[in-house]
Amino acid sequence: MSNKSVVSRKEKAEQTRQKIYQSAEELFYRHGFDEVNVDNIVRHAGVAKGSFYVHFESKNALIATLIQDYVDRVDMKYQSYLDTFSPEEPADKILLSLVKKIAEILERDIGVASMRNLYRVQLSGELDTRPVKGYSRDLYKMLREVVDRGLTQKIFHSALPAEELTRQLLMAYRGLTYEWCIRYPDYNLEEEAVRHFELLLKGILVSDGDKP
Amino acid sequence: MSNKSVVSRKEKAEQTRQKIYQSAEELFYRHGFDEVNVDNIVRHAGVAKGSFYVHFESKNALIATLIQDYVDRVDMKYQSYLDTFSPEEPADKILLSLVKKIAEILERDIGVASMRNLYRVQLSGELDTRPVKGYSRDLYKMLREVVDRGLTQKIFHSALPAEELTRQLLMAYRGLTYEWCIRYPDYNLEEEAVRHFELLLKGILVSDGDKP
DNA sequence: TTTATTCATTGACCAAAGTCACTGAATTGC
DNA sequence: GCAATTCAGTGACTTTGGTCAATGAATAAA
Repeated sequence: MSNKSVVSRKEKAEQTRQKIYQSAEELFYRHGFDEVNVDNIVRHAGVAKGSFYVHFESKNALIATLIQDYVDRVDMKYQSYLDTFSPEEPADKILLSLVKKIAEILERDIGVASMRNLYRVQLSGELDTRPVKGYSRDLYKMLREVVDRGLTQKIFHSALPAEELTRQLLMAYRGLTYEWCIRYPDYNLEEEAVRHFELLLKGILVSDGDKP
Repeated sequence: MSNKSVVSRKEKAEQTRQKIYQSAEELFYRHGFDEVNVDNIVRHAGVAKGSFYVHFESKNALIATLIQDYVDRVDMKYQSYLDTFSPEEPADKILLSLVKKIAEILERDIGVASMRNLYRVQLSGELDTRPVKGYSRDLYKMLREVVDRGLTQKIFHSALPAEELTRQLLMAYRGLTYEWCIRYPDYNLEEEAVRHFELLLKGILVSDGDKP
């Protein structure tokens, strides 16, 4: 049977998870990822250390979850940004604007420290959920829409299917972001990203007339 | 004064460093990075744990040094590879061959595990030396030569200076390698790298006649 | 209702990275 | 040649991420 007591066992467990999650969020925010250890978190949450590992695979996994959640929340903003462009706007212009916008958000709202951690954890392969996609589904969708517009407008050519092309762009962006992470103070993400995407748009080869 | 004894203090220190380095190399090779701990290494080297930290910043720093040294040694091979092409060979062809060759070396000789570790350490910023360059100077030189050939042959266009263009290519490759690291079994580096560079060569925009 | 089972919770415990005050031999200054 | 100083080397100790057998309350089975 269920509901003998006011809160079921599952609900109680979820509450515990939340306590840990929120304690971690607060402590990390106040003191940084490296300055806060698991003992600090569980003490603040008022639970035993073992409980931490019931709900999270590891400290790094929790950090990654925290950042990923934040990134996802931030991603929401992209959509509304894209909506500000009319469908007639040339897709290459939109793409560059979007690239710039993403760089802004990464630099201002998310920060290198977080991205570094996220990438570090991704590399150590500790994530259980969506370790594969990186960034987020939303960003993919957004880029995909721009690609589709470009193909419709016939200003992008499609040696590759739209889906594949989008993947390549996303990957290029991840590469840029990685570069930013490891070179940080000497690397202006916004500038580099725009420059790289301009290159990607134009290509390197002298075109020998693939005009219709 | 110097040379009172047969070996100076500095030489002795270097010998200790080497003992640790080589012990680590051997143990890591036999059992893998995760299975070998610092105590194993110092015991095998016949020195105290403290000595380890006199010569290396951390276990991860040692691992990164080890891998980086290996990568540098492997890089040597690139040059001879490039020398097999005649100067008349179109640079785009050479570039794609090189891209393929690098992927082969990364997949076969170096391996994901090593690259993952290298990138992880780069992200944590523990390296003291050449943390910035990534890959190696040699690879840069190689790509630069191909770029120069392409510009001389007038089949690459130069919205960017050669140096900058080379940097962009190197960065793109690092991005691809990172992607390979995090997606590993589901990602064929060679195939993806070639495809991405083809895209980079041709560009995405429909060209509207930038022929002379 | 009674019994069996599941499962979140606990905290002592473990493993392994990293620290540091101390030692003594090599080097430098006199 | 002798004292002062530097510095590689030491290993006990600390920190911290992570484990696991035991507990007991909620849930399911009887």
